[in-house]
Amino acid sequence: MSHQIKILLIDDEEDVLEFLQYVLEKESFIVKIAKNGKDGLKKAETFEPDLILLDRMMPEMDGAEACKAFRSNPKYDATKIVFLTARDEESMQIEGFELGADDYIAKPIKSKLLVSKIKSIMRRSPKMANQVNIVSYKHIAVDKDRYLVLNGNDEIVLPRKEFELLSLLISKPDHVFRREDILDQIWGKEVFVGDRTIDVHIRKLREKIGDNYFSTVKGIGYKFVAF
Amino acid sequence: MSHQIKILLIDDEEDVLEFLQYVLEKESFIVKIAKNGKDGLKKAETFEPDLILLDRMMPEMDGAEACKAFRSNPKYDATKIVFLTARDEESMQIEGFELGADDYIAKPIKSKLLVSKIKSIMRRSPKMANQVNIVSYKHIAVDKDRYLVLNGNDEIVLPRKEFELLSLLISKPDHVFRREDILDQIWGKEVFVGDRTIDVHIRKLREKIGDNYFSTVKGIGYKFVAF
DNA sequence: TAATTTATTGTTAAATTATTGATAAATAAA
DNA sequence: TTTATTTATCAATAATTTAACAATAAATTA
Repeated sequence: MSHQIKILLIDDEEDVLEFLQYVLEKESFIVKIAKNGKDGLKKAETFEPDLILLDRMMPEMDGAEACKAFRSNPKYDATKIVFLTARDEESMQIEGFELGADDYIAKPIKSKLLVSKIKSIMRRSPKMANQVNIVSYKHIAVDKDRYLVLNGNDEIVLPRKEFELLSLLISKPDHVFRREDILDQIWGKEVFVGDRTIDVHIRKLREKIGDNYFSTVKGIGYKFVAF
Repeated sequence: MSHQIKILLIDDEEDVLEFLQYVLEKESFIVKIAKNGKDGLKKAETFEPDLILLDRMMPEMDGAEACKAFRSNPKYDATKIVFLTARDEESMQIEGFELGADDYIAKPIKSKLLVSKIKSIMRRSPKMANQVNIVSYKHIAVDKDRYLVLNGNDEIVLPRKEFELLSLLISKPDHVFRREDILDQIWGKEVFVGDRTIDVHIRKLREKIGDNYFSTVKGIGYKFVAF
């Protein structure tokens, strides 16, 4: 690998490509662009990128398909794949991490953040590539390796109980977890805590992640809302 | 040693070359210089150096590429390769050791240190190329063969437990290792030690390596921070 | 249906508990 | 012995729980 990082940029929008290329080249990354998944796959063949920035929504061959294609080729085992996603892409059924992506960057993209995020991603050890332990729904991702929650482009650190509670709820979006089940799973069957304990933790999550991700089902429990 | 040690110096900066050549020749090494990787490869052909001092950042063919080229040629199996690296080279993704380097020297280079380091490297047994047993991240390298930790140009000797703990944590930068996993991996599943044991070792590492490389994730464990 | 009661959850701050940091002393190993 | 490792203690800090009361929704009653 040359010391300069090679980035393959795959997006169908001319102006996005142009903007990103400009930003990245100014940081002295080596950049190559492609206008769709198919094109990207072909160009990667000879370019051998260290990092692939991949738009989710594209004609011809979209981001998910392209990602799957890359990930099924051992040649790209050491290549990081980062999705560019719009916050509200409805159709994002299968999440990026499950397709083998290493991270994502939410649009609209701020150049400074993009650069710092790319650097941080490239710093991550190449050994554990594709061995991610992430539960995610839409732009909320719970990274159990790094004990971090990603909300869009923000990294949030949560105390243990809150982290576990979020992990549990997000593992089945829209599923209502009964209070007793939550207690069993997170506190354990032998531990007895007061009535308001769960509520307080939910409150903190609402505070830190966002109010409307967590909905109360009165008399039953809570769920993580699948928008 | 029976013959004089031959050193090939590869760096693109005129003044660095000049300075290093002066310093090394005064120590009666035989020195040849090259201004980039390609040039170095050609000159090595006839010069047959015992040691190659290789700058990471160069135009034409950079240090990493040059190192790979040397290492893929059995002719240089017995040749030591030492990187010259700036401390803050962001993009140093694959560490030198993984490319088959034997050591590195951090810039700015002090002549006295350079000389003593070269001598010490040349004293080392001519081990098989690419048989390194080093875990490294940035300028921290854990050399399991020599039981040494390199922090920039400092060689730090650690007692066994501290050494193993550091090895473990640095093997996956940013991954949070849970206390129980650390105990399992370093102390073994059957060994039971008190609650404060890990902490004390972490404290020593913070003392010896640096405070901010190790971060605590309360309730979970510790991680080596990927800057 | 509207008013009232009741059950459940939300909110907050304070109290409690758990976890870690720091240090020194004790034990084990070299 | 010296050095490494573990334990013990206590301080510092952060996480968690509780307690008190407000707000709200559901159920009941008028």
